[in-house]
Amino acid sequence: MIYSQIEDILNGFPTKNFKRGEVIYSEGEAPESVYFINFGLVGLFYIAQSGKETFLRIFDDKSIFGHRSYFAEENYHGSSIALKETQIIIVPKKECDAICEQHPQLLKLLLKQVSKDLASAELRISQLQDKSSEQRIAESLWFLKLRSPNQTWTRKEVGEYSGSSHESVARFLTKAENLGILKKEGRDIEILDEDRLLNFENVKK
Amino acid sequence: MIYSQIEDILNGFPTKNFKRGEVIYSEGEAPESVYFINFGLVGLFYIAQSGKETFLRIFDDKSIFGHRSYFAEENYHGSSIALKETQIIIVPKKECDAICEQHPQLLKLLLKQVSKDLASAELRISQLQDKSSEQRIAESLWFLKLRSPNQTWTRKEVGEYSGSSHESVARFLTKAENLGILKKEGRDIEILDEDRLLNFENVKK
DNA sequence: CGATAGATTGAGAGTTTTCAACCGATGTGG
DNA sequence: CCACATCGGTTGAAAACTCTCAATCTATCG
Repeated sequence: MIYSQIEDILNGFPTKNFKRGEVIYSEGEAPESVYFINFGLVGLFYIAQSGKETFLRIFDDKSIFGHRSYFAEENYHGSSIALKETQIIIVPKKECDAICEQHPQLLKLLLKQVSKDLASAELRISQLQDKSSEQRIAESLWFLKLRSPNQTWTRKEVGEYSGSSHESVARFLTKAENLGILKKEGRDIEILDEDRLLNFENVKK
Repeated sequence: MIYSQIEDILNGFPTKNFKRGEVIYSEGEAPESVYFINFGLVGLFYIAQSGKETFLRIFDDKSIFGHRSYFAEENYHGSSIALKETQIIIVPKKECDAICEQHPQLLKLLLKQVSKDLASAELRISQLQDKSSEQRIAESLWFLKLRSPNQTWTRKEVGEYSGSSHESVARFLTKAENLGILKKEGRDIEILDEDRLLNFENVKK
């Protein structure tokens, strides 16, 4: 089974639109549905007790989200928020059960997706201890730009993805621009030298 | 489907024993099998470029492991190492495919497991930024002791699980013992006051 | 009993955050 | 259309946290 088939299955389901900043579901809620993105961009965030936010995952066009909580049978562990104009198909639990029943291959596809996400998350745990803040910021910039090249990511979002403060991101951008690695364009950035960006630690000097 | 049924399915498969410290599989290898623990304890570790190790996951009696890479169709992203005398059933890929085919409920069980692990990993990402090293050590001690009460966890292992140095763990243990929160018993520890351990930040003074 | 791995403790170093002030752009309501 | 509020960005300086390094000690095992 491939992802485009999911679109066919869900064809005709009602859609809902969200503007940037609108919350699709909130941490702690019980999952009542699974979501499919027709177009747009959604971020999954966790807000810790101290108020510190972590940017956990990105979902873009033709992605499923909300399925982790659904299959784990847990409440949402984070909140999903539209990062730009986004159209979503909301698939209620009951329909979702039925679709999974009819398409056993779908379970395998989702298991593959979640398994990959687990590896990514665990590698991030390691990098938080292993890599410098600047290296993590460099890699996060590259990753976020790759995932959504036309998105103007804020310093705050990059910080929450990389595990650093938005001030550290600003400082890094200034430094990297002076080195000719990237170019600030208003609030957006353009990466000029991907190799030097990703090998920033060796370039620093 | 419940976990004990898996044992029945695998009944009769050949077993293999590992001593503490023995490697079951190594990072980077292609998954050729999935593993089931008859008895024992296994840790999944990732060693970063710098040599820093991260303790990612624990598997104990009657657990499946190695399945993440198998379903993600990726090479192992970490190495699994026996933490004490452990007996494992090695289920080759082919058999595993067949079993999944015959027991579609197994896929759902594994999807549930991996989904829960993903939430745990993502919460750990958040805590690395949100909580102090001492709080993380306290929670890791509690978690590891809960998962395997009779295991004598080394400071190094606790450090690699909590994301701190083994020296920080040793300092924490001394401090917590002086406060009567736990008791060092040779290399092992006994938790005396779980509540104060888990609310260490408020107790500190 | 000696060798080795694990544990402890102190001191110093370095990284990154926090706090604060300020700037600039954007957007809204009067 | 302007004034003002707000959000995002930048930069500096100080503070805090945790690690690293090093020396020493202790337990465990062959």
